Amino acid sequence: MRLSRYFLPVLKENPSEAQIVSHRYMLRAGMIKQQAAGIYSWLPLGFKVLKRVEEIVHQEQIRAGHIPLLMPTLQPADLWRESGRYDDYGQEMLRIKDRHDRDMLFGPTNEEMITDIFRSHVSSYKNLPLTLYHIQWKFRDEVRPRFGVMRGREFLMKDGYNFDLTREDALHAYNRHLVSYLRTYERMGLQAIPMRADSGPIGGDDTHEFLVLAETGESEVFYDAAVTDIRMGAREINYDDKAQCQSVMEEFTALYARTDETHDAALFEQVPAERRRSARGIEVGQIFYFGTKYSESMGATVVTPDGSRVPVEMGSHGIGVSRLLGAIIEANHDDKGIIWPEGVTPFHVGIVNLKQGDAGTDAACTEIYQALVAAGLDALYDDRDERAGAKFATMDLIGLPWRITIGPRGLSSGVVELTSRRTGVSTEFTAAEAVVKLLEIYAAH
RNA sequence: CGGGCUAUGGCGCAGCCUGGUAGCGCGUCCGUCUGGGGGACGGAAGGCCGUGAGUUCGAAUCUCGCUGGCCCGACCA
Repeated sequence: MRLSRYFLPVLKENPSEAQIVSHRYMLRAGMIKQQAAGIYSWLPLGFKVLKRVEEIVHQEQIRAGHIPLLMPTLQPADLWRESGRYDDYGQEMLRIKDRHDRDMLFGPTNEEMITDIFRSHVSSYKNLPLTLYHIQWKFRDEVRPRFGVMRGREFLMKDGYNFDLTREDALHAYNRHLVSYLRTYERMGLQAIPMRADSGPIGGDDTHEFLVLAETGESEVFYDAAVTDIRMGAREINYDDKAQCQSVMEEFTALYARTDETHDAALFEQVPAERRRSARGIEVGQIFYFGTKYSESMGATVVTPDGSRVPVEMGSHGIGVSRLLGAIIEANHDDKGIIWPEGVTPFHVGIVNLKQGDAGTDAACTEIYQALVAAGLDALYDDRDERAGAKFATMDLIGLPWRITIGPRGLSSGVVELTSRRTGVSTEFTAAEAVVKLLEIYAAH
């Protein structure tokens, strides 16, 4: 993409409405525009990152054996009356009437609807286990939306639901989700720590929240510092292997890590004093095992091998997709702007033409731009008639992890510069070498 | 939902207290010079001062209502 033909409305100054760094940078980098309290348009750059994050979530869910579908944003109230939550959910649920005066709602979550789909089409244990998920916009009418996409009213969320015959199988589904979520966050350059949590309005027996440590986090968290040393890394996972999933789950949840809702001061005291930490965290996902809470109230049953009929075992699992963009920025920025991890960056590399209008540099830039595109890399070529400083400032702000800088000085000796946004380190390469180098970097992502 | 603050050109702000017909920086557009970290000079466009009512000869400015937005708290993926 040539920047002169793109739509990137960057702001030089901080909008007064934005208080935290991710919100400020998303507005300044032209990623989002607020349309109402807690409701945003996703401008091209923001939309690109949102799609990359969404794609990683899809890939890791499918890898874990979970099946995508898509349910509507608007739901009939009757389903929620069946589960009893129409009255329980409170004013956070946006209630709407259609032209026939029927009660509708903009879904804050989908347990009822997925249970309805399940009971309509599944009646035998032979169809189990089954895990269905979708990535869809949700609406929760928060009293006080704030912090940009971190706490909007409308938000994009991946929510998944597992259906199993036995408690043991359902707990395996729980573990599968825990493992797949850890992989998902790591691919986005985030460390999200599973913490024992409170089940809230979903209800259930077992639940973990995934928290990214950040000063601007809304939750207070307490943990053993040793949990921050554990990584999924490149280990191979067989999602059908119950013992392996169980052991990964245990590895990541054995040490003390809790939010203030479930914090137990006495237990925390048992963590060696030098490893005790309290901090703030951003919640980017939560998994629940809740057994037969919905299947009983809504009549989702299956026939067992011995011919009896039992309510199905369930769990639900969510990742805050749009919120993740805020969390990624909170965890990856400096005073000049965003620093995208390679896995989610809107463009793989930015090209800065230092002397726009100079025949030699223009030609060199066009050539390397075309070479990058031909190599399958997504490049943003800043071909505006701006001075070098303005171009650097824009590139730093929008946070592309790699920048190729091309000017007459380097070209006179046949080189361009490749610069890391994160380290600031520049290395000189020939144009062809720079393309190869970038292909190597992105081969891992 | 309680408490506080705020609304002036695309963005950030001044003007309001002490009413007299709106200004600054950035951005945008045109031109010239410039060309390795938001450059210089010259020119230009862009605002019924959130909205409704009231006070007044006259309201961005004073009064009241309404609606946005922000902060603290309670709530929350």
